[in-house]
Amino acid sequence: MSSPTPDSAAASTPAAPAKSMDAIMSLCKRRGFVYQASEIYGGINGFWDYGPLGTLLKRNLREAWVQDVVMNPCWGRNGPDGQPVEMVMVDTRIIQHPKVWKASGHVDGFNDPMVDCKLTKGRYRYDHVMVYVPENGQPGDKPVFAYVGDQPSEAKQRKKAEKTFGKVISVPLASLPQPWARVIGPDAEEPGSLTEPRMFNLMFDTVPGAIRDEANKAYLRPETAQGIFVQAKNVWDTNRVRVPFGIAQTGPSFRNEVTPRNFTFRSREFEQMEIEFFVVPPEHLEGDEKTTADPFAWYRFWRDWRMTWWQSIGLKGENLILREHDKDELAHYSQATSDIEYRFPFTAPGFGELEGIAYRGNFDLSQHQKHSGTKMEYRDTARGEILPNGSRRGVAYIPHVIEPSAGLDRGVLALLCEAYTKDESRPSPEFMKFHPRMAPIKAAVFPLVDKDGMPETAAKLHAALRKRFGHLGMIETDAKQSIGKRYARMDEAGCPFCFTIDGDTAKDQTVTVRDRDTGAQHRLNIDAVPAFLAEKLGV
RNA sequence: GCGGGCGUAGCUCAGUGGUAGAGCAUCACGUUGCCAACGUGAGGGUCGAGGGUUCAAGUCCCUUCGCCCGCUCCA
Repeated sequence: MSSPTPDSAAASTPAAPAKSMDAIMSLCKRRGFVYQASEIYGGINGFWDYGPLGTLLKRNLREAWVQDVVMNPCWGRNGPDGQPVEMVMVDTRIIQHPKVWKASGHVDGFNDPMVDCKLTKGRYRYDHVMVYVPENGQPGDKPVFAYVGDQPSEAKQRKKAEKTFGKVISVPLASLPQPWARVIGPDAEEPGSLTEPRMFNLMFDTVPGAIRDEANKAYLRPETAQGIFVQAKNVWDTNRVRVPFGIAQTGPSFRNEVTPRNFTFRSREFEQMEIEFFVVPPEHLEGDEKTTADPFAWYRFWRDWRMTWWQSIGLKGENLILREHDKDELAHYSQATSDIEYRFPFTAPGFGELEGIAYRGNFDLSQHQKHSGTKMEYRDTARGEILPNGSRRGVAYIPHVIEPSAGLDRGVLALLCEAYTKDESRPSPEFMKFHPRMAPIKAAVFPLVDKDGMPETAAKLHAALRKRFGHLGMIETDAKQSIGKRYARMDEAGCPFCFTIDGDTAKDQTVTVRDRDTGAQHRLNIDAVPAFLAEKLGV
């Protein structure tokens, strides 16, 4: 739940040649990666659909995450405690009991009333606006001066107020009767420019049940994490999992962003891939664990492995950074947070958040325990007093949690931006350099020309590759038009390998393999194609 | 929500009040011998939407929707 911070982060590394977001968006539509939602009706702000290739790209990213996080956690690496990482998965609902969001803090956080200044176009959180009034609280018919603490307006307005009234005190704007005709906005010169406080509904609401009744109001989840927390007790009560272990989940979330922006980067409906990894609270650690397996050791483990993971699927190089939050950037309940950020064309030279890794203590589970009245304690039978029969008495605690929370759609966008390559020296200047594991189309099989038995041989190889690799992605074939055009089309779709049947195939059973990134070709026995592809795809 | 820019074919764009256009892409047929080849032909547009001015609106005016940029917001 760390806050996205586009445009943040040090731009210490030199900027790579800027890619044009317009060109990327244009290719995304042309090749069926991303379409505007409801486009034929004029579109709907903040929502995007995936076309055939985009859907597969997103699926490949999600599947890679599930595979590497849940099925074979952290590629089999041991955690800081020297044990294999344990992970299970859940699938919780978009709509939860409304109290879930009260407990999580989202109802209050999502419903900040704001006041706008009609003169300066400034917008301020209602509860942050203070007003300087005379010591006796009686300004008479003189104007009073509003400000927001820690902003330039504070000193400026105080000076003006003291000039008008002498000694002043500050009171909340909320304590003054509306309309605020005599209030000068924090950055305004004239009084009366502040609007009444208005609610910004940052959570979508809905009403379950056939009869619309405000009392039944529920919310579309703004994050998948709370579904995990709410079911955490059920998971450890009914599965043989032991702390430390994690619960993972992917799925859509909804935020009523004020300004959807930057293609799919800030959408109102988006998909997350979240882990809540439960660890032993520091006070229950024993012996060596205090140094090897404390929550911070797990935090660093996840932070570093998540960074490595993003690199492994193609986000290499200086466009990907790991940024540790400064102390003053941390939420009050978090003791350490870092972001994995990507330099998107629209954030450059800054970065936009892909994933946040936060050590959240026991804040969330404690909140749910408090609001639900259900004990969210885990009984750790590997700790506590050693009993005469050799077993442990066990201790009960609310586990601490490390939360690696990634944006799936943001990941897809980063893959698209990273893959997009322009090289005017190539016959196909625009191409998508996807990592083979992410590529929606894994391979294509072409007859060099549409005759002399080549199409038949191509069809056979195509069918064989589909049977073996079709579960990973598309295997294409195409006999129309010139070979160059077919290669170029595959380049734009990001297909890493093309196998071409030519005149020699019938004689010596070889085909050519063309590499997308270099255009280089070499010959390969037709029977060796599946093994070649398997090796390249890492399967 | 505010300010600025933009919206014409799948894509990129031309069209300053008078018959809706180009290149690329797509499809068909022919040709084909490794990098967006060539020939012939075809399909594809309520000019974002709605309203107004005018004999006549892609073009001028108003409203609205969407996208881009800058603010604002991003728990």
